Amino acid sequence: MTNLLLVEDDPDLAGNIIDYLELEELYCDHASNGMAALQLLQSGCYGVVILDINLPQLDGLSVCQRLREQGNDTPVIMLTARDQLDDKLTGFARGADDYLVKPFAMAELVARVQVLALRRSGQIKQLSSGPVTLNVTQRQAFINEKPVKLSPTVLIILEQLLRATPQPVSRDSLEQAIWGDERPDSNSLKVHMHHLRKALSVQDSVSVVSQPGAGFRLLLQVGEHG
Amino acid sequence: MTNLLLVEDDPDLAGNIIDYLELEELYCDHASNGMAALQLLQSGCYGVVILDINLPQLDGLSVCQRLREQGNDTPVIMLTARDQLDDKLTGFARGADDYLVKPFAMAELVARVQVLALRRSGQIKQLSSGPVTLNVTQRQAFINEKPVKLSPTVLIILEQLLRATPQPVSRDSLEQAIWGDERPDSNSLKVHMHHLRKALSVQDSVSVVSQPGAGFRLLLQVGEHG
DNA sequence: TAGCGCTTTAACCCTGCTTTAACCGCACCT
DNA sequence: AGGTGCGGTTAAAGCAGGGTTAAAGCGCTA
Repeated sequence: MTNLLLVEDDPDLAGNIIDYLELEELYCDHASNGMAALQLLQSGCYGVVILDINLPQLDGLSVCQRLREQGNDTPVIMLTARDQLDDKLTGFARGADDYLVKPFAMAELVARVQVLALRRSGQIKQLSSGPVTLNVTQRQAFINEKPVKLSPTVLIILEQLLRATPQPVSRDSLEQAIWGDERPDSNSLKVHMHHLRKALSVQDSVSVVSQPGAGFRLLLQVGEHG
Repeated sequence: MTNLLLVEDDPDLAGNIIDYLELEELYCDHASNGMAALQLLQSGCYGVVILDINLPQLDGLSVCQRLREQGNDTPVIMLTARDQLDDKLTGFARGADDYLVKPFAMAELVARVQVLALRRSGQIKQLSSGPVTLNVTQRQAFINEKPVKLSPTVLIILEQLLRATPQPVSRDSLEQAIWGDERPDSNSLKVHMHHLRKALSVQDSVSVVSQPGAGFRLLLQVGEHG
């Protein structure tokens, strides 16, 4: 799956990075200027962006800033030869998640990319929020340490909600997670959501709320802790 | 709020870091050995862990690894004097989210801590002006820290106004933001604007004023009276 | 092949958002 | 003074979307 975007105008370095990423079975799209990068990022479907700062047309700092202004929080790792503290702070201030100074070891870039990519959809096999926990590999949910039987689809929904919490998950990404691109045309999602709510209703400190315009999110009632 | 944990056995460095974090209004708990750190982390209520590698009893790499094995995905930033590539890769392999080589600039540590802390708690995309704040991702507005229910359309208007403040926003760009190019032919915008004004009227230091020819803008009153 | 559980479909309700339309009042112009 | 345009207000109609429920389809296993 190609959910990386590399933005780098130096063809040699770009080629290098692409080759190295491929060895790690990471595949990426490539943009060689800032405007093109922003264009590609509009789709919002990249997991991580590797962003050079020196770019023609629109520099990396501006690309990152505009991205954030648009409400896009795709993780960004900035690449640059500038190693002064101020440069780094500027990068972070514009919304970067990581900052790597050239020349860098390819292995380190890959490690950092993987950290950013995995944290969202990750390697952790136990997710929890309040009294609800989910063992991702066993596909088994627990409420108050007691196992609860949930259907596969409902488990997918719960997993998405737990990963995002306390952020909401859009209807669209839920449907994407369940059916990919072959979505049913009925209100199936509503029904599954209803099943999840019913399962969660056996206790009262966690619930699913719908946020008009944003989707659904887990709500942890006060008086509890994760 | 103290949701940082600093794990560092050198008392001088620890004191330094704690002092510097306090200047940035970040407050942290402190552990001086690995076992104590793991103990504290059991509670699972830390937002970020700053973890030295060289520690008595249980080194930082092991602390991080055990944390992950327990299914705890609290962001970890590792500190160490070891700057070889292999050391870094080991750190990431054990589950670190970031890796900072000593000596480092305090400002960079703070920047990286903030990135890790904010990304998780979803505070990144907040706009605010006076007593009004808007969590963009959760589509949730607050007045004086109290949540206020606003309709999706009104939220869009508020977002535009907050982004532009103190500049005005033209009618046209508001309509663009709400409906794109398929705009209703009635005075719908006026009505939504009215709803927003009514919502803002519960307090009196922020209001929406119309700027002839320019559109609307948020107005922040200064002072209580006179 | 019968039964079971999961998923999908369809029909329905209801809340509250969005739109519509009509009205008010003010400023400006003729 | 009266007309016109613009912004603001209000109430009501229409509708979309979320939530619920029951039943039909489907695949699996016993």
